Amino acid sequence: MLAVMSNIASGNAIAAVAALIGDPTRANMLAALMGGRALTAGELAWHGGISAPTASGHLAKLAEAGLLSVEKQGRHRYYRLSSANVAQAMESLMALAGTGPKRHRPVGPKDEALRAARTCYDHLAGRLGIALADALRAREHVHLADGVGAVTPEGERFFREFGVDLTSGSLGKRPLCRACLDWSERRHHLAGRLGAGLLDRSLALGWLARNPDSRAVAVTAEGERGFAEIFGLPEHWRDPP
Amino acid sequence: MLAVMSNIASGNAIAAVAALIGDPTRANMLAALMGGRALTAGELAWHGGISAPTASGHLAKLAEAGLLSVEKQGRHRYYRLSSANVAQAMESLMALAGTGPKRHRPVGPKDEALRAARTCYDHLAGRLGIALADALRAREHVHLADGVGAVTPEGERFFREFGVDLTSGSLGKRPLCRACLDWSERRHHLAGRLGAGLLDRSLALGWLARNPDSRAVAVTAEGERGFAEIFGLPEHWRDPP
DNA sequence: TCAACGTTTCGGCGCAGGCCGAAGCGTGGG
DNA sequence: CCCACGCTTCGGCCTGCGCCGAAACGTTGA
Repeated sequence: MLAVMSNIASGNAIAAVAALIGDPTRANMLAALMGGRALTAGELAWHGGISAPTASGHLAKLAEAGLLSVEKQGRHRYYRLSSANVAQAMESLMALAGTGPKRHRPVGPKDEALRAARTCYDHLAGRLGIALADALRAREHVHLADGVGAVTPEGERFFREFGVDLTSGSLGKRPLCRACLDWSERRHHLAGRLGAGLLDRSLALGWLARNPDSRAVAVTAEGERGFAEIFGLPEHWRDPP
Repeated sequence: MLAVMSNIASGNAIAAVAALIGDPTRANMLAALMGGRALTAGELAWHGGISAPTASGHLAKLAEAGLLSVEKQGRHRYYRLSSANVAQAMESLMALAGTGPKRHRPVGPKDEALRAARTCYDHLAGRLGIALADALRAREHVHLADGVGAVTPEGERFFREFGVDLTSGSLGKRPLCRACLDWSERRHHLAGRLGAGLLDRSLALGWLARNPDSRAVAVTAEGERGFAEIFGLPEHWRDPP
């Protein structure tokens, strides 16, 4: 009886947060925030396809539950995912959403762009993310076995040279190199501080360009060259597996 | 516009599965199945605190969405989580559920047992799971850095001697050693094939005993001795951190 | 063959919650 | 100083869905 009560309590807590994500409008807002950037309430209302008052209610619930954090800036209010844990939960739900009995996938061009390269909260995902992880593994800069990994000493030097300092900031507060299950490719890519640093540096170098309308990122000409020369990325990384 | 449609589509897919988990009754059923064992529809109705007809409807929905798989056996129907992905999604939602602003936790004795040692789908969690991961790391049988890990060659030999064969079965189909975020301790324990093998072998040796009413597992006298001798588990592993 | 049991289907009740329009703040620009 | 703008609060509508009782179906055991 007591065991049941304990189960019921934990189940209710799970249900509360799952129900928040379980509304299509809120899910679309959260999906829009998976790009890692903060968006205003108005932008999120647009992404959800609803009026401003309704969006405000949804955002208040998400913020109160701790899924979103708010930042006032003038007469705008910027909302962002409050932690990488939220993004991870969204990703794991995405993985489940793909495994259903429905198999038909009318892949559009936009969808294809997302599969090629996109941001996953604050790091890279898609075929580019996986190809980078493979290349770093081949050069033994990260040690990946069965989908998990750690940074080698040589890797640490390599990343520092590339411009990613893994020791700065909140050391130990966040996993350095985490494996994140890729929604479209069903393999793991690099997350954690390392994944975030690689994305930031690639953007700063002009190797990647964000798409203002979606999570997709484009690889620039310098990026193609740089990823091939510095990381040893194969030329056919865009090809579907 | 197309980008939005793509976002809306993905958001709706996420919302569909999240809404399934987002009902308290269904969440409690899923939590009951987190023990890894298959339960009958009647047992699940009892766990959810509802009548048999209502439970049947919930279970049909969960099965159709691919979250549960069914097995007919006489006049019983056994339901189980259809994959470890479902368990992982539940765990990540649990982690989110704990981070809310609500901080009060009236920890009961049953809850305490769950925090000490429990199953997480098919592997060990709680303080025991974390202590085992720590001990294996100290002996360099697994390599854990920043919450992720891999099995070392010495570890492979050690686990084979212990009775866990990591090469058999569906090799490569499932990650060998995955890091799973612990709901109660906020640290990582061992999952994947290695975690599942350790739990199975410990149960077979009589070191652990399942609790028929909850996910909690008890450590037997032989288990205390064995974990200390073979794994080098410290005696005070039960102490809260 | 019949009765008991576990499970599912059906029909109807009731409420939680998503949605909007109108109105009420607070901020920034003219 | 006032208006325009972004956002929130309030009130009311309405759909969706979780719930149960009654009844049907299939299996097991006598």
